[in-house]
Amino acid sequence: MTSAPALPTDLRERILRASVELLEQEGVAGLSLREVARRAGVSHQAPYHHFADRAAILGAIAEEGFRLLRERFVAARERPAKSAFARLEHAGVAYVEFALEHPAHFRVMFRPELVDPAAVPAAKQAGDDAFGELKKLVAMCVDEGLDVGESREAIAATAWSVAHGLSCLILDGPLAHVLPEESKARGQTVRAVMRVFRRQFEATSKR
Amino acid sequence: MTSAPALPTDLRERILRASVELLEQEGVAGLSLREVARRAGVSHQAPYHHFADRAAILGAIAEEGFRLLRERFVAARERPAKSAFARLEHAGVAYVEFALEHPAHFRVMFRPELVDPAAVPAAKQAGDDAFGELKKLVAMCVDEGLDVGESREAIAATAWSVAHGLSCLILDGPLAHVLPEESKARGQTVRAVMRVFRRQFEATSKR
DNA sequence: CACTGTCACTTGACACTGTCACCTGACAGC
DNA sequence: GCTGTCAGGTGACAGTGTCAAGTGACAGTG
Repeated sequence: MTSAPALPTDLRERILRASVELLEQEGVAGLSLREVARRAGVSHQAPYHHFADRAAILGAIAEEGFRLLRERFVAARERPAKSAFARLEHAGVAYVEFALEHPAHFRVMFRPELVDPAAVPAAKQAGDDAFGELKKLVAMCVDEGLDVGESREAIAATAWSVAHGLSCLILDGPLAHVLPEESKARGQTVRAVMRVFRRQFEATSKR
Repeated sequence: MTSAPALPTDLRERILRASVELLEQEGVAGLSLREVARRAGVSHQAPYHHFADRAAILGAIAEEGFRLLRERFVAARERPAKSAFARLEHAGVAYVEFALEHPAHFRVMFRPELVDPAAVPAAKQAGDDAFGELKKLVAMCVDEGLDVGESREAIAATAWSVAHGLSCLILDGPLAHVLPEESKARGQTVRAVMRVFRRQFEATSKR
């Protein structure tokens, strides 16, 4: 049900891996199907026998990304923690870490000009599943007394916004220069922001 | 000092406007310099007499965007409000509204593959100026007693993350489908998220 | 006046891209 | 032996960003 056949053709997988590799090395602008085919050692047209077009390849990468992200959310939910707030904090850190460890996936996941979610239902479904995990974590916080007088959807949107915004700002935004890739400051900032967020949540809960 | 000459060549301005228009209509993928030139009624090479290359055009758009964003921050800071927290809340709403009203500018501002900030110092400077305004607003909150045991930088990063993340999620992310362009729900969600955020800040302040 | 730069812009070419239509060869079923 | 299917290849097409060279208007200077 995950859309890929049980034994994916070798070439299909090789194309996907080459695409991710190229994406990480050259960025979205440098991703060319012909270069991908070259790296996979096949003709420029071979990928079209496994993917309808360029968007389909990127869609498959996005879907893979959403699945990986969901796994991290599940791990954060199942990991022993003192409170639901701590779990949500872990999930936030996991979200940003995912973005920083898989920048190619992450960028493709949120670029509608590359992946139109309506045209790649598998990617949309995987994204909804991931968002569903986040909502479960928020629900646990509400059950533990979180109350800011807004709907669960608004709270979930806030939580997702913090994690997503921080990921974007570090990956592609102004924080990229302040926090270089190999610096300890990067991880420290991520954890600090998520601590800020957890403490705010705790402060607004009835406990 | 804003980098543009006092009387910009007419064509330069026309190219910029045509680029923004095309960007809004077709998205980043549909932006071609040749189409821009066509819309401006000039040859495909004419834009190169006003901009070094494609990146320079996008850089100019990004710079313009950061200036517009900064103006909104300034307006939020100068607007009468009950507290610094309310001001920060207004700034957050203004940030998201800017993103939704100027999607072309916003997308270009945070796409390093389109605009390399290092290569377009004017854009980087404009971005730093805008971030500076945000930091002033956060400083006002700290002066009013906000204390979550983290640095001002971490607090500012959190605030920016919420606004930036929400903008991205509505513009290009999963919230785009939940909150269509012409729906009241969109504005309501933006305000709700920012209220959540303000209340959290107030709850963690000594007052 | 003629000469010389300079400036805004055009023309033409180049390599590269995604995609289309068609070809090749291997293999399965009958 | 024949046919259909399917992975993959070849070649062509229009569209792209960019380089190099050309054109014409205009200002300055002799």
